[in-house]
Amino acid sequence: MPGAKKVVVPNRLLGALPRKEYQKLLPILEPVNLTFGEILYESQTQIRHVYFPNDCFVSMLTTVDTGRAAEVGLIGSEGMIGVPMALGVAVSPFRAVVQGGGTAMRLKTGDFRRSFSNSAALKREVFLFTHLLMIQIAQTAACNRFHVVGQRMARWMLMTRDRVNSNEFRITQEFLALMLGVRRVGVSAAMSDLRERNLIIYSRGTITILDHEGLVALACGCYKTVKDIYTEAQAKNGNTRTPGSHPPNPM
Amino acid sequence: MPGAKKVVVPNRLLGALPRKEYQKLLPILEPVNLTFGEILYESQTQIRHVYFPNDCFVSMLTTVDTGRAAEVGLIGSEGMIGVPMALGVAVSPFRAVVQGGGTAMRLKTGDFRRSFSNSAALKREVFLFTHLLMIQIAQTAACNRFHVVGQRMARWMLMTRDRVNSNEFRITQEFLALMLGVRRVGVSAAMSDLRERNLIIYSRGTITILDHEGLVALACGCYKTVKDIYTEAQAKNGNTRTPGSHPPNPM
DNA sequence: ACTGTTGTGTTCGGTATCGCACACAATTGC
DNA sequence: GCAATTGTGTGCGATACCGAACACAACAGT
Repeated sequence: MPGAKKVVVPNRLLGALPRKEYQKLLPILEPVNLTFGEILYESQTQIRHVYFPNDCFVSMLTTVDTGRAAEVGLIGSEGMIGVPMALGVAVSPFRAVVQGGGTAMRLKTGDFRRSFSNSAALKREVFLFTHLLMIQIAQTAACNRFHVVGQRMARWMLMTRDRVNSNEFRITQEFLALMLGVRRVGVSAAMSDLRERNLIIYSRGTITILDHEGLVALACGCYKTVKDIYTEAQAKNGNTRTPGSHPPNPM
Repeated sequence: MPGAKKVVVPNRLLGALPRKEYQKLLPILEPVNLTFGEILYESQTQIRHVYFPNDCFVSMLTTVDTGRAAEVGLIGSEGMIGVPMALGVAVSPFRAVVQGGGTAMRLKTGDFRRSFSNSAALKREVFLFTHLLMIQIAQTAACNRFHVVGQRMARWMLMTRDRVNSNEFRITQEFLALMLGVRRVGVSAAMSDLRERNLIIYSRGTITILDHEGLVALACGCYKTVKDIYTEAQAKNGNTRTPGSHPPNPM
């Protein structure tokens, strides 16, 4: 294939597709830059694009009557934003907010619908991810019930670390409090606790994880539970069909 | 159609199928009796049957590290137990416990797989329900975060009422506490509060809702939010294709 | 009638989180 | 260099829920 462009496919859901299937998507995939704070979907509104994050990640939020919201899911390069489209629904039940800026590929809903119904491989990948997302949401429900702020915050940091693939990322205490559905003071206290234990350092919106193991030990088991399920599912799946088609998988 | 048996189809998911599609399922659908406390799936185990409840309902539970569990979803005749099968996964991530005894129809996983891939209508119904279940789970996550025991308990009673289609049902405080992930004393206090307000009466495992409106007013908005989404989705869906094929829809 | 089991009510001290408010430090914009 | 904005730390009283324990009432089995 002379002159074929070398294409990087950091999104691991797309990366798990057979080469041919991916080639068919390429012409209609639109690379976009997503910036922190950008709202991809407002709750109860029409989905216009589905997004496949490369190096960004997105929070899914559910709102309650009082107007307060809490994060129910965190999606990075392992998945897709717009899962309802796979289930035949074009309205997002969640708000989708860009948590970490970066690049993504997106498809118009119409294009996605067509490609989806024509590609068994894409269906398989998207359905598998839908299943995993459902598990993550359910675990969050139980986690919210049983675990204290410190544990949940540690879990959040670890999940984020996995998705940005780096021990350093940006998030303010204020914003993190919104995600966890607690007061900022709660986050503030929990964070300085982690700092005192030498697990992290932070300053004005930048967090650096110093001791990954230690953080895992302090976080609730929900982190490991979900991560293990993701890892196992993706090992069974991607690896056999597309050896070496994407970078080593940290999740 | 002389001699055609009059078939009652209380499960509304099956009831929303075109007559022809339903007829094809009939020979392989096995009617079963589910009794209170019966465990349909243990978490992380193989799914052997998918269940379509008629007049029973089932709790989906997620466990955390400490061994404690909380309900993340409640499924009655509007849905199906075994949603992961629709996503290509034959392992249940949740424990499924029969909450209210009654009858259901079930399919062996193999039969379901075949019927599912051959019936666009069945796919449509099951995917729509999957979407709704995901919303319910996410709302539960937020609800667990923001609302107090009393509100969540009222929500649970209302959801149960909708599924048993009756103002009276059986549940002990002990069991309800397990579902909500709180101590029994919490449930006890919240219940006697409801009794004092003349919203319910109860005695040794039997609860009767006296004032539905009043209970809705006291429950958190999560109840109405989810119910409205279910109602709307099913109105758009079932009604147009199968007028009068099932009893008036209370949800 | 008696006994064991099950379902419900109540109390106690301890803790996590709430809301609200104020102080201060680091950064940005002019 | 100064002012405004943003991010973080701290204190306070109130409340919801925790774990544990005990008391009692309704029911079931013998």
